[in-house]
Amino acid sequence: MKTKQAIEEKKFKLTSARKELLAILNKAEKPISYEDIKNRLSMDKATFYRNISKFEEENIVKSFESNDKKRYYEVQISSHAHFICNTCNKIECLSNISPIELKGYNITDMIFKGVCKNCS
Amino acid sequence: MKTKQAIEEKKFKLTSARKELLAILNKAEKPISYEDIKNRLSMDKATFYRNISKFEEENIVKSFESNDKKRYYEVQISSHAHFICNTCNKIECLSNISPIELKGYNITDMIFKGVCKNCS
DNA sequence: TTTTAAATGCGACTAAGTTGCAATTAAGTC
DNA sequence: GACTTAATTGCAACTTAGTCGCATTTAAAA
Ligand SMILES: [Mn+2]
Ligand SMILES: [Mn+2]
Ligand SMILES: [Zn+2]
Ligand SMILES: [Zn+2]
Repeated sequence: MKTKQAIEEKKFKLTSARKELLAILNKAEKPISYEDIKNRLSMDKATFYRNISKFEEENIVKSFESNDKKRYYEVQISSHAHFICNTCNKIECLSNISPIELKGYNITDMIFKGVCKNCS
Repeated sequence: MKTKQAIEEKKFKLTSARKELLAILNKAEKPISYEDIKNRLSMDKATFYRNISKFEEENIVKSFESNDKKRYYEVQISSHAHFICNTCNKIECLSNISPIELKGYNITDMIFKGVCKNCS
């Protein structure tokens, strides 16, 4: 677990805000935005953003921007692609897609957009 | 050309602001943001966004959000994938990538992220 | 228990994009 | 070419996700 490793290497202090945030991130089954969880958070908005950035620096979390101008975060366990619905903005994790090979590029993320089952 | 068609179908008036914007879009070789071209534009910010949205409704233009919280626009000629560098935020058009097939999904756009040649 | 750098909450701020409204203009009709 | 009118425009005010400075608090090492 990356988290434990980062703490052991003294990359950051394990505060109650960070425990709370890590718990939420670990339970989540898809990427989440601040908006998605703000009601469940006891920490301030600034604290959320500072911590999630910290987690990202330590490679505990990955993120991307969606269609709705919001940033979505998820724990970095297995690398996988994402699908974003252009109609309802729903985000799905795609586990079974093998990474594209493209000479001269080091591709780390793939995002597919289109229309989801519900919306078509 | 979609533009001509849209005008002939009287979907919109061909104002000088729209001529200017279409000229810039047609010359561009990669997706552009408002920021990228604002110095070259004689129209107001609001006019830019209203017109580019109109073009998108009429399927003359396509857009996506990048890493930098900005929306990027390009004329919709041939459908192709894009690469976004996570380090320098540069956007490249990828012409030679065949669209992914995924059952249950209607995928219209593909975005790859990673590190570009310059940055790696 | 004491120390101290790291982390927090709060309020003010930034920046991309949106909106209401009064003034302007494209384009159809004569 | 002048007349008419709905579409378009510029401007200023607004919205909203995210950032920042600073005084206060806290994790964790000594
Ligand atoms: Mn995922
Ligand atoms: Mn392109
Ligand atoms: Zn959908
Ligand atoms: Zn780069």
